[in-house]
Amino acid sequence: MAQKPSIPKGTRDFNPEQVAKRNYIFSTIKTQFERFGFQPIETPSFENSDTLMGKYGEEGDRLIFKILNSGDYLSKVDDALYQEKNSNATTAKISEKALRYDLTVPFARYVVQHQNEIEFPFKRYQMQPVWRADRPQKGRFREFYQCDADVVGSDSLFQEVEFIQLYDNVFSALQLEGVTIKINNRKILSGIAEVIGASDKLIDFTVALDKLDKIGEEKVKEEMLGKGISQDGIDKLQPLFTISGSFESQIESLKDILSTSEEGTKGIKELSTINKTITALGLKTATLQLDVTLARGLNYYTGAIFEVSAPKKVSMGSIGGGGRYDDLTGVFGLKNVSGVGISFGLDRIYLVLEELNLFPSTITKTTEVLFINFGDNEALACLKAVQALRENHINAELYPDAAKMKKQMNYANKRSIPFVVLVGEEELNNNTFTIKNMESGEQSQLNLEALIAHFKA
RNA sequence: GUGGUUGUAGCUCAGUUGGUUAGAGCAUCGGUUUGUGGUACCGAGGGUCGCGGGUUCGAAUCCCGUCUCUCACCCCA
Repeated sequence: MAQKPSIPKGTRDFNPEQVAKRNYIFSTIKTQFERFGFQPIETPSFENSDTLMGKYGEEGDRLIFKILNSGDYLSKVDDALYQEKNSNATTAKISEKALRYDLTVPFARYVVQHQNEIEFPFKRYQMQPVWRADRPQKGRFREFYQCDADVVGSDSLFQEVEFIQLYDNVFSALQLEGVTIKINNRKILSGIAEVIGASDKLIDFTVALDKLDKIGEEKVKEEMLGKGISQDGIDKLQPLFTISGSFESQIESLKDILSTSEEGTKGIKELSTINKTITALGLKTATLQLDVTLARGLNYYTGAIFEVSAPKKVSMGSIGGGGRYDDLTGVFGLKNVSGVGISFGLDRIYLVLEELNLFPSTITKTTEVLFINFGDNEALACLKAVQALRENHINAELYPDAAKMKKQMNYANKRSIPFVVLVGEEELNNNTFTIKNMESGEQSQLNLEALIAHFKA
């Protein structure tokens, strides 16, 4: 037997039904993006390694798919390096391109490169696949789609407000009710780290804090201790673990905790402004929730941090995330351009909609009518009708071979084509078409005009 | 990258303490039925039992290695 075909782990094939469902999500998101004034761009699937490496932290670098150089790449590696067997050092020599890891960094690169043609504030959206050399697991793939909307060139908090509304609109349009938009602010996290004397361990601190709802208070404290945060500092965190209540009351508690931190206080102000505005405007189906434990690993966020959780009844990680980054384009040489953006995890939204049975039944557009092929003469008459139907925007096709009727009927059946038309010798002579409803089995004879009218109705 | 789990037909899976020619359902193809499908009946094709080595008179079954699948950790959409 020939070798068994397979695809790399963490990748998927999509059948026609799945593509239809994915397109439904895509177009819903796209419609809302454009309604909010975002314009689409696309960037290459791979970038120069320099553009990507070092932007996502050490862990991120490991998860970037590197593309091997063409040609005799090993000849450029000197013997000393080769003997050393240092993968990181060698990678830089044998790979200078890499698959994009997300859409935000390529976007930053795009903004810097095209800064003179761009009208700021620049609102762009982008829906393309990204790749991560991760070990796949549930809801986690090595190739998946992100749908990003970002604004660069505006510090206004109204942008954050708009993104919350955008999330609300998209999920409402998808009939996915009860999502929680969690919001936090990097300045608050910095403030807390400052207050407990762990400013230099901000990343370790936030990564540990982020796990609170997953591993619990004790384990978080353990991890913080392990990372070198003092017991004294952890004790000061105690109010944080029990913080609860409404958005407003959480803000009040935070004010106390962070009173000595200028930065923290600034973060609180930002959050409060956003919340007041959202409260004044109202949300359709989503809930905005302050979550001080929300950290997210990306180290370029500087202000707001967003994460969207699916309704509690489904077990799924976040289905979207985002935040503000004051200096993303800085690494590419363009200073003082603030950006804020959000991302939708298409593949996870798909899984959630599937689990909750929320896909409309009408999204799979199949052929409406199949013409049975009885032979060349009959087929020609059929093709004329097929042509006429297509001109009337009706999806129609002729079975290509004069195969056995059973086979042709079976084909229509398997493809859930609702109608077949039979044209044999008799119909050919009378200039009529026998149309059969595949569900009810009903048949009737029509002329061409009546046939077209039947489908246009 | 770390740890656990899995692997038998295209798919989902049986397969007895190791014992003739490795089975079933679904799917595919053909027939019952040359102008009527979705339900019925009959038949056919399809396997290096993941791969390599070992134990044994004999291995799908036991042992070792390796790959693969999958779940979790790290991290993340």
